[in-house]
Amino acid sequence: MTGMDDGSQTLSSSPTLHDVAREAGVSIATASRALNGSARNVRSENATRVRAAAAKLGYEPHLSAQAIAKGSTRTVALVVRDVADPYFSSIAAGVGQAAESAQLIVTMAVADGSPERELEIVKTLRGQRPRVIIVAGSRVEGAGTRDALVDELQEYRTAGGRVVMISQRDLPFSTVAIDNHGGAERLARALLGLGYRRFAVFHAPAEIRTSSDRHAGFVAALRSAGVPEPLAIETGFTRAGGYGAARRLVEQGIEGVEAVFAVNDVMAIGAMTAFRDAGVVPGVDIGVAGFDDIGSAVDVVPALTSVAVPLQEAGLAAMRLALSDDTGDVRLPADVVLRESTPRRAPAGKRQARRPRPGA
Amino acid sequence: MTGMDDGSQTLSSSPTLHDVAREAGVSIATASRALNGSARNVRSENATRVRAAAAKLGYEPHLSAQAIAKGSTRTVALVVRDVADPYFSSIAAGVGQAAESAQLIVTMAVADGSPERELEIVKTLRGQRPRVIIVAGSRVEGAGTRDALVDELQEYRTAGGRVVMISQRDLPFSTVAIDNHGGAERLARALLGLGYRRFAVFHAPAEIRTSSDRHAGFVAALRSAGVPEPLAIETGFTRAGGYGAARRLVEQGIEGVEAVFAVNDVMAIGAMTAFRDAGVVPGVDIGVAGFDDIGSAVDVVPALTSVAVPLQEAGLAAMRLALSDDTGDVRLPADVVLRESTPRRAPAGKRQARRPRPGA
DNA sequence: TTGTAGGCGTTATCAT
DNA sequence: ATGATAACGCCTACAA
Repeated sequence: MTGMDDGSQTLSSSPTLHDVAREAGVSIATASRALNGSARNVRSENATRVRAAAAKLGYEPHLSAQAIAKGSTRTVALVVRDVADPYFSSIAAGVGQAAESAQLIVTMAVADGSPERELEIVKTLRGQRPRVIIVAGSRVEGAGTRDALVDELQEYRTAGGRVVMISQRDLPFSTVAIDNHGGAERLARALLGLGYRRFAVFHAPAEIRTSSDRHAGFVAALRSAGVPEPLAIETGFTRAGGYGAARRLVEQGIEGVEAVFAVNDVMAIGAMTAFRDAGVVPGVDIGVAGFDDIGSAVDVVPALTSVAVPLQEAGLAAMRLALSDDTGDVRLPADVVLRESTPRRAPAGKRQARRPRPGA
Repeated sequence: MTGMDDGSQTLSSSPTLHDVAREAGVSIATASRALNGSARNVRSENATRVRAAAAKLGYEPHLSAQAIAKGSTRTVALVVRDVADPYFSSIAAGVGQAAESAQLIVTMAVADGSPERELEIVKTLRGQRPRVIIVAGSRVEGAGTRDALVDELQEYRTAGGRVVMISQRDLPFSTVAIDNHGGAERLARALLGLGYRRFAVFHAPAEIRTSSDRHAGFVAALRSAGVPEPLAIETGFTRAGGYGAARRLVEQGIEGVEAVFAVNDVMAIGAMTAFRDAGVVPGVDIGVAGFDDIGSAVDVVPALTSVAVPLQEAGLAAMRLALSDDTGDVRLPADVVLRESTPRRAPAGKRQARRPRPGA
């Protein structure tokens, strides 16, 4: 199929439309029309010859050339904080799926937690002239780079691009908002309903809006219920962060706390392992709840109480928003899912009797 | 910063080098040199003015235009089967990291298990004229699309592109190979050493090389040890697949099997949950082992015995291979990690006494 | 040091 | 229906 080289091709370079046209014995314009033809205005005999020539030569149109000739690309740019995190990879999966059915190519950049890096990425991405830029999990709170980011994105938009933020409300762009505050409130109320009163919260640094929103929602619900302020422990927004926070909590004495709320599931899962390693049994000695309801929440023991966020749907919604021309926001629900990691607490009287474990 | 529009820009279009040059009062060539300068041959005063103009206008060079002018891009294309799978997202993280330090942009496509789709993706990708194409977790065994894929990739390579396969030996391209066969053999031997003799294997359809290699390695080691042929159960290469296989196994009677080997961790973890749901306690009633050693292997209870594969390193290695001009393959180790999901089996005499669980 | 002009691979306009 | 030819945005000899 690749054989029978007639020496017409430049060494080490892809065949061009020119080559195809020559091979088919037609003009370059006809070749273009036959391959990509906006209309049916090519004699079918010629069309066939052109297609045959293209196949023989292994021709693929140069997307960059098309982009500059047509003045637009078929690209969507996605920036995430960390691909390896299930939160973002689920979003990415959604975006990818929507992009596929819209015949769009997705280019993906990893911001890795640095706002400077994020800004630089958006600049580079702008050079791609994508149809859409989707920013997921930005950490722009307070940072001086925030305004620069907004500027950059705004210029991109005035140049005709669409920008959609995921889970980053209050920036002047279309956003797919996740009900972080409300979800955390409902979680708090659910835990109160199960009999928990004294909490610790494992949260990330305040610049991460997702974290601070969830934290705030949780605390708000607690306050309006009149229970004691929860103990707040700041740590990384990762599994390791959750593990470390749990360790610290155990070291500084865990007596006062009945349950911990980690602002996302990977943290909660790391925390559960840390507790277990320290001889504190999650779901028995301490309640644990997370947020996101990632897949592995049900595979962990005890199964993790969480707040379900339709992550993949968020990616799909972002693309839908970008492709449609209405500029409204989308708000995604966040529903509490109670599981074994937060069993109903026995009433105070009986609690003492059940607490001590054989080995302790 | 964006204000003070002097009306010079075309509506709904990014500023071009032309605009910058005009704004700075120099020729377009000088502007190009000042911004992207191959040499230091621009009067510093002019250089400053050009940069100022670029900043004022929010200019970003059109990457497609640069690509076509220079004849090369700064893009690496990555194709994976499923981003949401930790196996692939870890690889993607490695690729992304290496790409960042090489100042390369990564575009990512999801093949979603269909060989046809994979082929089509590679074609489209070729149109991007990326410097590198990395294919991870291809399923080309036996399929007729295999030759077409190879053809496509080969044409890309003769056009000057670099192609690297991850975990797909025996295709005529540079490969980052994971020692699937050897790792599975060592796992089998380790389990034999722990006293297990009767196994079930949960594996994916044979076209998935990763699965069949692991399966084959496991069986080979068993055979040369003279233990009974394991029960093979075919299922999906996903968590759901593992869950389903475990269910089926329980239904058809689990008595004969002492341990199951699932060809990857997500399957193993799904299987553990299914066993638990059916009242069969993993690590007590049945041993469970996986492959990959994904992060959550240690967060699950009992912690999962697995074979550690340096996934992120695989992504890095692939980029290294692509960027260097030596064409050799890289072989990554796969080391057994024994954990609580496969405890040492008590000798036959005592086994009976320990087996029955209180509740059973 | 700077500007002019030609070219990169396509598409699109305009004659033919 | 087809073929010149002028863009598209940028880079880079070559000339000044």
